[in-house]
Amino acid sequence: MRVVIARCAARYSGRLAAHLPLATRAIMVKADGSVLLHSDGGSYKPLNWMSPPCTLRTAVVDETAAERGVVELWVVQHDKTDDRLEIELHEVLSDTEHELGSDPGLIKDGVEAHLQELLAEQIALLGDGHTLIRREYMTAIGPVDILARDSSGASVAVEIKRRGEIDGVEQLTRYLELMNRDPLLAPVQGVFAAQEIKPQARVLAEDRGIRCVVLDYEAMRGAEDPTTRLF
Amino acid sequence: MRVVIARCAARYSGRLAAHLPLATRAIMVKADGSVLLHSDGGSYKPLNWMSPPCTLRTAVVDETAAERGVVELWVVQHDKTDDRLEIELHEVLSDTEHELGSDPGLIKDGVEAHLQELLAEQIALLGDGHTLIRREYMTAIGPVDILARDSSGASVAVEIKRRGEIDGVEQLTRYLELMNRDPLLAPVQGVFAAQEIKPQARVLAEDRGIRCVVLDYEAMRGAEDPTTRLF
DNA sequence: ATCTAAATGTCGAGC
DNA sequence: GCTCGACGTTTAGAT
Repeated sequence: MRVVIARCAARYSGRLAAHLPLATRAIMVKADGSVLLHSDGGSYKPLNWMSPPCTLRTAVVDETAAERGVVELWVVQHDKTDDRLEIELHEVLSDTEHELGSDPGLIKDGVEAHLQELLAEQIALLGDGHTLIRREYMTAIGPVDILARDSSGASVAVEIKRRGEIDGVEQLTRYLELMNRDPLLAPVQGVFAAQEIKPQARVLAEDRGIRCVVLDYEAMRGAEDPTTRLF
Repeated sequence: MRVVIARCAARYSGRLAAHLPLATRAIMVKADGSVLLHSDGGSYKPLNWMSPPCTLRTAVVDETAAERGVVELWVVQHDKTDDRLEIELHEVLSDTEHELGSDPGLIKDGVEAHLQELLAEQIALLGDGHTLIRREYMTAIGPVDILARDSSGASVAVEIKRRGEIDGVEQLTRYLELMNRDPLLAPVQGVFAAQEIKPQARVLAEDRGIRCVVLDYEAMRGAEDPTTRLF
């Protein structure tokens, strides 16, 4: 990995056309050729970048550019698309290179799809007398997270989200519309289950006769069958 | 901005629990306290990070950690949530700091909402005899991108996207449902216009009687009224 | 502050 | 390879 600190300007063209005025920034050139231009604040997203696969070459600085103070011109061209990033270096303050080697990558310890597993185990959270039919019940337009039966024997389709927003309600609505055409299943009651349900999503859901259930992840994990726990 | 190259391991807990095994990485500490852990490949997204506002402090390395080879322990705690990133430094290969100053930020030259402007000018792309009523036609649930009239005088509501996906069809469906309740507008025909329309979105749209129109941005830009062009 | 839609989204799974 | 949904989404815009 090469890290360059430089006063620079940049221009990007591809899916969008954009430019960066002259300022001092950190330029990261990764082993796979990808380039990141970072400012000294904001988020983890660079101001501008080029994703791999791409190729960095240093181009000739023409006279008019040299007059503007450009000492080096980098052209980063994507190998498969016409995305292109041009960086004009006006002053290189630091230029270092390090051998990093490969990275094992991030390991996610707590996946939130775990919610589905927990709710399947604790299906009575939907109401007394509920029984699980199956998880990932397949329909023509995709799997329904949980299909259950209520105490009266009626079908219940559950969509689970960490954060319940409108698109989740739309997704469940499509499933319900389809499932309610199936005489073996209909009538199917919809349940929108999430750790947190946004007000507008709740209004939309309830307007469509979909029941909202807020899940308490910590409580569900506490109640989990201890024999299945990893530690 | 501080850039540290180090053999390190990390642990994140917050909205998710995750960890990074020991490897050599680039650690970027920005002026606002945010921290980025980058590997030597991949995309612009760090392996792990902490967004501002947050505070970095170096904690005491306890005995068992020291035995594992930890020479420094960084704890980055988010100021408003309980998100926390812990970085164990096992070997610091480089540690540099640079004054970058503030950044003017990225300037986007070609905004794709430009498509709306172009289609408003070239409304006949929807079909012969179409006329523009107005752009950003306001409804109770939000603005419809374009409201037009077809050759027979019937209302046409157009939703414009760069890439047409299912959520765009849902959005237009909500508008149409509302507008068709207005006797002054009804019946309103829906048009889903995008540079690219995903197959599933097309199926859903056409199933709902919404017409799909693929926009050729380059051709539209070429046909643009030259007097309004900037260069 | 809250909510919604867009993003040069990125990423990973399933097909 | 493409498509689709999730994301510690992030981010910008509007209410």
